[in-house]
Amino acid sequence: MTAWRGGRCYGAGVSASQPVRGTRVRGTRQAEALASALECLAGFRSAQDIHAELRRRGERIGLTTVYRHLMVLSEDGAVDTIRDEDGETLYRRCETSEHHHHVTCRSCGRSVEVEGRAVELWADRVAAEAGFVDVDHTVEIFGLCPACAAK
Amino acid sequence: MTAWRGGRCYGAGVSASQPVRGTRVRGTRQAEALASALECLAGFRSAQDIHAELRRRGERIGLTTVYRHLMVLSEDGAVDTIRDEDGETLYRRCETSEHHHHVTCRSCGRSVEVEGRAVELWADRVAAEAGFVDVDHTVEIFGLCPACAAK
DNA sequence: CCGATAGTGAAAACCGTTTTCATGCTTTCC
DNA sequence: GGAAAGCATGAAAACGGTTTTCACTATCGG
Ligand SMILES: [Mn+2]
Ligand SMILES: [Mn+2]
Ligand SMILES: [Zn+2]
Ligand SMILES: [Zn+2]
Repeated sequence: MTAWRGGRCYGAGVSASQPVRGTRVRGTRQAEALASALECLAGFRSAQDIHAELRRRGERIGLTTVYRHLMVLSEDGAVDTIRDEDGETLYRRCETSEHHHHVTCRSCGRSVEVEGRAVELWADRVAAEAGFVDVDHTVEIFGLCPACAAK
Repeated sequence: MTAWRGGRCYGAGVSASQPVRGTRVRGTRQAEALASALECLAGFRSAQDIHAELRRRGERIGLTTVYRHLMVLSEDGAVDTIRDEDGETLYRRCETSEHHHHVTCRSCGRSVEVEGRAVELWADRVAAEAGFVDVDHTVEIFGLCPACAAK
């Protein structure tokens, strides 16, 4: 698969997936470098981790730009985000467009995407019983992956 | 029910639920005021909200103290904590000692405690299938409560 | 090339939370 | 009662991840 390219405008008021009429999208060195890094990294990583990784590779890119692209990619569903126990946001390339959750390693960040009709049904039922509407849920599973558990 | 009293030492190395031999627990005006506020507040609130509420009631208490007590209370299982979408920690008096989750109103913070054998089993199964050990999970459901939905 | 303008990034602001530390309060011991 | 011991308090400062600012740069249609 070719590296991700293109993107969207950063300007205010732009929220549709299509660029606003009269605007253009520019491919930049930085966007491509980030996409390529996300392609390689196995698990969930913080923005600062990813930035450090890019620098390690010799890329010239600012932390602000990493944050900006990650924000857009996650809005577009191209990367998943979770919050670790310290409240730090972690990012990882998303592998499916279906609704899903993760089993993530606390130690190395490695993550497996899982789908589960059972939880979805449970969440909807429980919320309905409480009389709540416009319902939404977060489900994250953390543990030690086989590799980290072996240590 | 009488207001919560007692507590635990703040010193390092104290983690048991029983006070360390030779130390005593002090009931302070501030601890009591916080307990009483938690008793009244219906839903999940931020530490700053709770502090503001206490000040509104005329209590003289510092924000640091509110944070300190909430931290201890949550470690002891007397209050539940969740993270809102901005990553801010919200607190609420816990009503049960059983493992449980919440259906929480995005708008007013009102929350219902729910237990669900189904999710617990699902989480354990999914993690085991991925070969993860020492597993743990977070499950939170958000929506609009009946009152807020009516508006 | 040029001009319009989206993208970049160093530095500063933001903001919830934690740490510091001097000053209270209780409790304990005499 | 008095004094010493040490937990509790809270204003102020530090912390750290993230966002904002804004002057500058790079891209690309024409
Ligand atoms: Mn789900
Ligand atoms: Mn559970
Ligand atoms: Zn691992
Ligand atoms: Zn509500």
